Amino acid sequence: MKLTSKGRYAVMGLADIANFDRQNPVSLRDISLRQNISLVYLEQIFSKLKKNNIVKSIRGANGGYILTRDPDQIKLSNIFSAVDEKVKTLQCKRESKRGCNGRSTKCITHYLWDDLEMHINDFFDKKNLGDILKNNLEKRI
Amino acid sequence: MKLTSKGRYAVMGLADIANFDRQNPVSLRDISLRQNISLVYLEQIFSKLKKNNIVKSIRGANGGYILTRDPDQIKLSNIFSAVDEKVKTLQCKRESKRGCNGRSTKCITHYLWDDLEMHINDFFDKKNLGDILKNNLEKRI
DNA sequence: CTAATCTTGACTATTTTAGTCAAGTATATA
DNA sequence: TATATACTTGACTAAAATAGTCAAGATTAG
Repeated sequence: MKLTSKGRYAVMGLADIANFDRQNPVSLRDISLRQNISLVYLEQIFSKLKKNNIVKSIRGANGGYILTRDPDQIKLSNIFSAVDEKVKTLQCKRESKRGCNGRSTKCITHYLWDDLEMHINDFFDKKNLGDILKNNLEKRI
Repeated sequence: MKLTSKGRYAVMGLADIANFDRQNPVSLRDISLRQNISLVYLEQIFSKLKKNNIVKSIRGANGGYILTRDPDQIKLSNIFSAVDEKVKTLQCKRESKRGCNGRSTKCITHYLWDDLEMHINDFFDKKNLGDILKNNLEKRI
C-alpha cells in the first residue's frame, strides 16, 4: 500500500505555490527547481489540476499558476481526485452490489476493506493545504 | 494508493481458517476453492505467514495450516508486516534524519505524509482477525 | 508404500509508474 | 510586431512492481 508520486508531487507543487506567492503566478520551472521535481512531469500534473479547477494558469512571459481559492479551501481529497490518485482497497467490483468475484455473497473481508477505505478518505477529506503549511511551520520550530 | 493482492489474500486466507475450523488443519486447497484464490499463490503467502509465526503447518495427508493463536490476538498489522505489505507514503529516506531528496531540510509536505502513515498504521494496529469475523457476521444480518 | 500435502526457488506476463520527447499554441513586453 | 517565455497535448518508453505460473522435491498419515 503506497502513495504514488503523482499524488505526492501534486500536493508538493500546490504547497509550494501557497507557500511562495499567493497573488502572482508561480511558474512550474520555479517549483521544479525548489521542490526538485521534473518540470515535464509537473506539467502533466498541473494540467490535471487546472482541469479540475484547483489552479488557474496565466500564459505568456511571467506566467504561471495561481491557486483558485484559499489554501484552507483546498482539501487533499480534491487534489488527489484531480490527479486520479485513488484509495483502493477492494478488488471486488462494487457495481455488482451483492457479490464479490463472481460469487453470490460478499467476500469474508469485504466490510473490512470498506471500513479502511472510509478511514483513509476521511483523513484526506479533513486535511487541507492550509493545514499542511501550518503544520509544517509548527513542526520545524 | 492501493492495497496489493498479497495483503488482501493473506487476510482473506486467515479469515477463512478462523471461520472454518479453529482446531484442525485447513488445507490451502480448500481455502483456494472457497476464497477463489490461486492455490500456488496462496502457498507463497502462507509460507511467509508461517515464517512469521502467524500460522503453523501440519504436513502430510490431511495436513494444512492452523492459527498459532486466537483470532483476537492476530492484528492486521502483524499480517501485513508478515507478507511485506507496507504502508509507504514517503519517498524521502528516513535515515537521512534531517533532509529529503538530498536537500538539507525536510520537504514541505514531509510531516503530512508522516501523519498519514501513522493514521493508517494505527488502523491496522487496532483491528484484529476476530474483529473481522465479528463485523462480517453483524453486517450480513 | 503412496497419495496428499507442504516447500522452495526460478521464471514470466501484465500493468503501473514515472517519467521523456516533440511539436506545438498563447501572450507579455520591449 | 517580434520574440522569448510560458503553457498544452499526445505519443512514447524504461524500469519496477504485481500477480501470478511452473517444476521439482521433501514430508508424513494411513
